[in-house]
This record gives sequence, C-alpha cells and structure tokens, in this order.
Amino acid sequence: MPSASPSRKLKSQRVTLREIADAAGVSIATVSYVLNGRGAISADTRQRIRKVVKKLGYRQNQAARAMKTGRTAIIGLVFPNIENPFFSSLARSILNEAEVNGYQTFLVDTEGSHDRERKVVAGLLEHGVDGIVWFPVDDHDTLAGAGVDVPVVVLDRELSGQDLVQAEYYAGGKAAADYLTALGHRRFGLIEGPQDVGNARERSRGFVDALGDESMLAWRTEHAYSMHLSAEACGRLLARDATAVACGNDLIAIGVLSTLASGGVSVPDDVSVVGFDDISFASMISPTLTTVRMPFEAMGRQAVRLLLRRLAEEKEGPRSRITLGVELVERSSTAAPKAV
Amino acid sequence: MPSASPSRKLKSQRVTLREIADAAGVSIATVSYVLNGRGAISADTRQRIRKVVKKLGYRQNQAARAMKTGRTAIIGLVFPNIENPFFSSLARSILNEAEVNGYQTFLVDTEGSHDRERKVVAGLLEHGVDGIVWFPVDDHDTLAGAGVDVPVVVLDRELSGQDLVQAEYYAGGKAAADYLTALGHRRFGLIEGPQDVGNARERSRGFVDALGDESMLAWRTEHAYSMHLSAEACGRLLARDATAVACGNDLIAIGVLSTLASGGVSVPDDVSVVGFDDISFASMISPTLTTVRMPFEAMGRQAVRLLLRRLAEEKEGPRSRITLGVELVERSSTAAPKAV
DNA sequence: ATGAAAGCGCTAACAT
DNA sequence: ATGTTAGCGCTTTCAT
Repeated sequence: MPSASPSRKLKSQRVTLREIADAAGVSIATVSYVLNGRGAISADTRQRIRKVVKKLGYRQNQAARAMKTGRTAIIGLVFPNIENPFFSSLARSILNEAEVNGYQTFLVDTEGSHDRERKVVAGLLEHGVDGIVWFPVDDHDTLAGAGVDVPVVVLDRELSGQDLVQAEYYAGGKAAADYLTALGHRRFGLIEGPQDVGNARERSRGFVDALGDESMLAWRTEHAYSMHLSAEACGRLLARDATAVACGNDLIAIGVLSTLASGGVSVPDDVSVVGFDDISFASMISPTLTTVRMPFEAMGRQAVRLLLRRLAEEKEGPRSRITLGVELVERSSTAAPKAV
Repeated sequence: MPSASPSRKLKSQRVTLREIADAAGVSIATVSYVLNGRGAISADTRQRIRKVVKKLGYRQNQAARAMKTGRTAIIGLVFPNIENPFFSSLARSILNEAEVNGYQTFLVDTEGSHDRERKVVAGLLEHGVDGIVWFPVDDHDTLAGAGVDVPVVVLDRELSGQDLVQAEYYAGGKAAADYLTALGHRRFGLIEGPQDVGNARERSRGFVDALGDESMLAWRTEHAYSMHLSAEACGRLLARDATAVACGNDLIAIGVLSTLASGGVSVPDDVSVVGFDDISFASMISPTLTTVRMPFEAMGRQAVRLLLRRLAEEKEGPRSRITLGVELVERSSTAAPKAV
C-alpha cells in the first residue's frame, strides 16, 4: 500500500456537507436539516452552520440530492425551433416560470423532426427530468409508446390523453373576420399556415365561418414551411382581387407586406392585412401590423404550473385542458376599403 | 420487523443496471462495461446484454453516473434575452453543437440584470454543469470572485482573462462605410447601439474611421435599450440631411425603416439604410435590409468547442480568443444617392 | 436537539 | 473475460 499521504484534497475542490459538518462541529445530518429547513435544530446551531456554509462557499450538490430524493428539479422543454420568435417568446415565459419555482430547464430544439423528438426526449429522460413541456412538431404524437414515465404538458397541439395548454384559435380567426367586415371589407384573401396542424386549421375555420357568406372569400391558399411566399400567393396578392387578406401567422403577414410593397400595392390604402400571433416584430415594422395576439406569457406560465401540479399531486386523474383567450390588436395595416 | 413482503417494486419503476445484470446473468460491472464501451467483453455477452437493455427499456441514470465521474454532461448557457432574434440564433447553434457532443444545455435568461447573472450561475453550479457559455449583459464581469470553478467561455464581450469568442465588429463597421461611400454617398447619419458595450463601440469606430473625413458624418446619435427610436433620431432621420444611415444593429435598422416609411421618405431612393447582424427578419421585411452578417452559426459552434477543449485538456493555459469574420450582405435598402 | 447509518445507481480499480 | 467492491454526496429513518 502506498504510504498514507497527509495531503488529501486532490480530488474534488467542491465543498461537501461533510466539511461543513466538521467545521461546525456537528453531524452531516444536522447540516442537511438546516439546509432543507427540516428537523428541529436550535437557533444557535442553525446560525453557526449558516455561517460556516457561507464562509466555505458551500453549494448543494443537486445530483447527489437527486439520487436520494428521486427528484432532479429539472424540466425539459422540447421545441420545434427556438429561432422562430413565436417560440422564443413562449420559451422565455416558460424558462422564467420554471426558475421562479426552483427548476432548471433543459431546452432542446427538435428542428421540426419527429425522429429528433424521440431522440431528444430520451436524452432528457436519462438526465432524470421531473417533467416535460412539449411543443410537438405537428399533431402527431411521436412520444406515444416511447416509455415516457414523467408528466408531459403539451402546448398548442391537439394530442389526446395529454395535459394541454392552448389558445382560442377559432375565436381569433373569427375576431379577424369580424373586424375586417366591420371595416366594410367584402372581398377577402386568406393565406393559411400549414394545415396539417389543428391550430392552423382552427384559425382558418374561425375566419371562414365568421364570414358567413362563402362568396366573400375571393381566394385561399396555403403557406408552406418556408420563409417566402409561394408564387401562387404572390400572384393572388398582386391581382388585387381582395380588399383584405388574412394570414395564418405574423411571419406570413410580414412576407405579405413585403411582397405588396415591392409590387407597389399600398397597405392599408389598397389592401388591408391582418396577421396572427403578435410577435414582437409585428409592432416594429411598417406599417405596424394589425394582428391577433397570442397570450405567450400566460401560456408559458400555465404550462409550467400545470406540470408542477402533476408533479406535486394528481399524478393520475383526468387530463387538463387550459385554453387561453386571444385578442385583436388594431394597428396600421388595416383600414376601411376605398369606396368603389 | 414487518413480514417480508414478496412484492417489492413499489419504489422506482426505472430499470437499473442491477436488473439488467440479473436478467442477463452477469454482474453489473459487465453491463456497465458494454454500455460504456470499456473493458474487454466477449461479443457474445455484449450482444446478450444489448438485447436485454433494449427489451427492458433501460436508460442510464446520468445523475448517478455524475456522482462517480464528477461530470454531468451538462453545460449552462447564460443569455441576456432569448427573445431577441440575435440571441435566439446564437442559442440555437450552441444548443445544436452541444447536443452533437452529447451535452444537455441549461438555458437561463438574465433579463439584462447583473444580479441575475450571479444568481442564475449559482443555480447552474449547484446542478454541477461542466462548463458555461456566457453572453454577459455588458462588459462588466459580474462573475469575477463568484467562485465559479468551471470553465467559462464568453461571447461577444470584452472580459479580461476569459476565453472569448467574438466577431470582427470593427471590420464590419468599416465594411458598411466602404460600401456606402463606394455607392457615392457623402453625407451620413449613424445610430449607434448602446455604447456601454465594447462591440457596439467597435462597430461605430470602424464605421467612422473608414469615413476618413469627419465632415461626412452629418449626425450621430445613440439608441437606448428600447424598441423604438428616440425623438432625436426620428427628427434627424426625417430632416433628410444624410443620404445614408448606418445602424448599430438590425433591430435599430428596422425601426429606422419603419420611421422613414411613415414619414414618407423612400428607401433606398431618398435615403439608404444599412443594418448590422443579419437577423432572419432582415431579409423578410420590405425593403430587404442591407446589413453586415454576424457568423451566428460559427460563433456558437466555436464557443462550445472551445469549452469542450477546456474540459478535455488544458484546464489551465493561456486564454483563447477566437474572432470570426463578418460579411456585408447587399440587399435592397441601399442604392446610389440621387444625383444632386 | 442531534447523530449514525443505510442506501440511491453508477464507475472503475482490483481481483480472479 | 468477468466479478467484487468501495465509494460519489446526499436525505432520512431510527436511535439516543
């Protein structure tokens, strides 16, 4: 055996419970108690320990803690694309609410891929996340049967059997239509978001239903998952056979504004444009965009709270569905149509 | 003692090494070896174990692993505001590079506060992150003396003694000026980003230096951390005493475009506008924005790689500084000035 | 009011 | 080629 070296300490420079206990002349149990506010510890020892903790710069080792408690105080956030301002706004509010509740958040980007959804969630599970907030790529439940054994809250998608937080898409579409018809518009164009997800379909449905008279819809086209408008959409737009165009989301609307501008069509004089979401850019561009505001802040907050509630109590029990209100924000991309 | 109950299993439903070992008729060490590709295990047992692992849906427990190895395979990402597209682009590339290397990422938003920088980093450290990628609020090193005992890579800020990844701000400013003068412009306006951070100062300095002749700078004003332009900037802009205006970043440029549009000033016919960063919106708005492209992808990748290199080898050693090139992207917000 | 001690699930020396 | 075993740092039950 090697000679017993007097100098140890070569290992981890991180201060442990043991060292605190020694320095304070108590047992590690006692230190643990005061750190976690458990047990009955005299004010005296409590103070002494607190002092040592501070002096030595002790930090709890959450990994060790997790091994005993089975809880990591980590949640996973699974998003399709954080570069999209819609998602980053939502992510921000989730991050914030998680932190307020003492949770760290793993953020993973699925890049719109089902395969990646499975893969990244597996990684999350290895790290023992206590729960997951998931914004699925589309309405497909890629996690079904993937052995996810922690609570999951789904955002904005329609997956059966999952806790859900969403917004009033249908009402939002309706609000846009009502607003436009109240302004006097009678000939509409509609550029929908990708119709493979329920919320985009609902937005469209709300809009079209509210129009009532089908003949008022001059044209309707779907926008693919890409930055720029389709040739069809551009043609429709510049043909000017509608006095107002509704867009499935603000990104589309910004593309529309851009196309219209380069085509020499004036907004809102020649045509009105309304978006959906109210991403931060909607109020920064020119003209500022009339749009239907998504409750980002509230959605993120509710999603985290719902998750934490599952963690704390009702592991089982009926699925919750929280639906939050939307609101039309009037800006300068809309106006009454010019008199014919 | 309670009667030995035949049914155990009430505890953790998560499959452990032990269970795999039992099912495969080997020791847990052997399983550990094949899982980690260590030791010399016969192809036969290896296969048998792999099969059992799959069948039982085993997942490594990273927390337990971390306790032994002292490595969590987690990095922390500390950002001022992920809602800002500049940051979300950078975040995305970091997230991606981390994952490629087998790391999970804690994302925390400091909301531009020094206090929060300290606070969130403490949280990160409790969870044992192996390293941190930090985009400081400004050039102030709030973490100095905070007892951060893991490698840190700083983005885009000038903090002494830290590993650093940044871009050629000065050259970018210069590129904008050179481009504009080559077009024939001689009267410039400059709206700088907040000058309390070095990179904004460098952008301005590069621009002004390249002008050479001071008299060519008709006016110059600073943009505060807020969404909209100052009254001063608006006045300057609409006074039209410059044929081209350079902006400290794209967000400012978008505000400028918007102000100009509502003031009836045509871009680029009446005045040219150039931004900085090339956030995704720069090419979506109208007119599309001429700007200096930041190498988001490369910066994120390099930052993570630098961090991992520190983790793997040179714990000590001289600080690295990686500076990445920028590039002017010509779009439709700039043109030669109208003949006088 | 405080302490002793049993693990949580894993890795890696060391033994065989 | 494979098994035994000692912890990693913590929480918590049970004693005292």
